[in-house]
Amino acid sequence: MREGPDIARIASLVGDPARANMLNALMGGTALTASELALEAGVSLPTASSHLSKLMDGGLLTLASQGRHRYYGLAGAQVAGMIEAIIGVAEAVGPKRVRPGPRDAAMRVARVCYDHLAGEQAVAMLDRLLDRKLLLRDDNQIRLSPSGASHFSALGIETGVKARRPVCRACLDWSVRRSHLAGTLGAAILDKIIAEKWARREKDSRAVVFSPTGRQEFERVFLA
Amino acid sequence: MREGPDIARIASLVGDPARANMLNALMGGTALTASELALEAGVSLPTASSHLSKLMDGGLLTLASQGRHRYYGLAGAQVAGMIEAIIGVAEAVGPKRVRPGPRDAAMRVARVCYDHLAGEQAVAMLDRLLDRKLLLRDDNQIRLSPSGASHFSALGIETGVKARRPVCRACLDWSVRRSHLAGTLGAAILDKIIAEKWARREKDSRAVVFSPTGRQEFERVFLA
DNA sequence: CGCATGGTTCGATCCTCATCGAAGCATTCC
DNA sequence: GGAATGCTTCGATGAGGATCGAACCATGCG
Repeated sequence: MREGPDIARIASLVGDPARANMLNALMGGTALTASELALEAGVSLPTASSHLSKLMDGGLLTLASQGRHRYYGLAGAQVAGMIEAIIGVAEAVGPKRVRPGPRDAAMRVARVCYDHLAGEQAVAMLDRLLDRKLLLRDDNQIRLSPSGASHFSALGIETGVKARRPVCRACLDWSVRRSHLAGTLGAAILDKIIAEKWARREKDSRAVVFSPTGRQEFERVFLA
Repeated sequence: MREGPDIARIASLVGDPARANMLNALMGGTALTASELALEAGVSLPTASSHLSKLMDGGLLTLASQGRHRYYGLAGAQVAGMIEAIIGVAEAVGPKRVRPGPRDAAMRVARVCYDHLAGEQAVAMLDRLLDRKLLLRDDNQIRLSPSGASHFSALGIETGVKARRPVCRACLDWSVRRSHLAGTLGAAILDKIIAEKWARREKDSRAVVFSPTGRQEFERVFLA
């Protein structure tokens, strides 16, 4: 009846519970093998394989073959953003639990969004970085200021533009409803947080839990 | 396996072609009757009715009964945002047409997004309003400045806060990938554009086409 | 009241697609 | 080479759900 982009095709890919679980798992940012995703989705390996090839055909996933392992990952930040948007609606219209569970609370504070940090911590961080003029915002375009470049460089975070992917990008946070920092810089900061052991990834969840001292360090460096 | 928000449920609602067409039609912002939506989706009335009740159950639509007419509309800006996000991915991964058709071009320039203007024109307008300090941006929060309040009031646009809905909001544009203005002010501006006959809605499309003089007027008032 | 219009509910049909077991490829390790 | 691991393809089964015609409510008009 009307042509245009085939939104039903994309949405129906996400609309199957098994595939939705897989995508949800991949929102953690790390690429996973078919067997891990099968486990995650609670289906057999053949079933998972079939789903994965559909998601590949649909352009939602990328595949990296390494020897006999095949790692599936989200196709990009745009796909991740779409899934966040769907999660946001599902949260809003879903049966509102009288009281959010503990894991939910942890997720709100800090979680992984594809490859960078999201949640209250991340939103506060971006605010602070903008305040300190280490980053400059111009709408959704976020640029690194000269002082910011040297600042991050001093922290051991390289910000040279190598890839086509932007260094900084704003990403809308579904729990806070404000932006946090994505892009290669956002990814590098998350890497540092994990590498410094300021926080650890919660097993089988997107939640990121800071240790008491780790939180202090994080606040000292990024929220000062 | 994992609980959390039921994203598959929401996505599968959008994942049916008939329902996707209906939602797409409702992205125009005007509420439509069941028969109009049936026509739009290319299905019979009973089928459409069944789809509509599913969308209602899913919380994606609102219903306003007026006499024997029942008007269905999108449940809110968050739902509209999700659909825009899905459209964005579908555009990106979809079969890239060698050359975007004329309607596509018009859509990129100016279109309706739920109840406000989107597209290049809208993005340019927000930029300009921020430059002129009529609006103040603080992340996705956009506020009306005192000078902005009087400015819009002089244009006959009331900006008093009546509803719970925010006056200003940033809305991400899928074609330009930058923000444009949503909220009651965004809606009021679109209303003015139509009321002043600066532009007309393209029939059966979200495209908004400016007349030569209308464009001049629009640019004089909002892009000066 | 009776008719027309707009809409929903019911029932039956049909088809897509998710699922899994078994078999088949590919890669690596011994 | 042979065995083991990781994954995909094939084939058969089954269930959910999209679809429409017909019948059924509700509202408005004369």
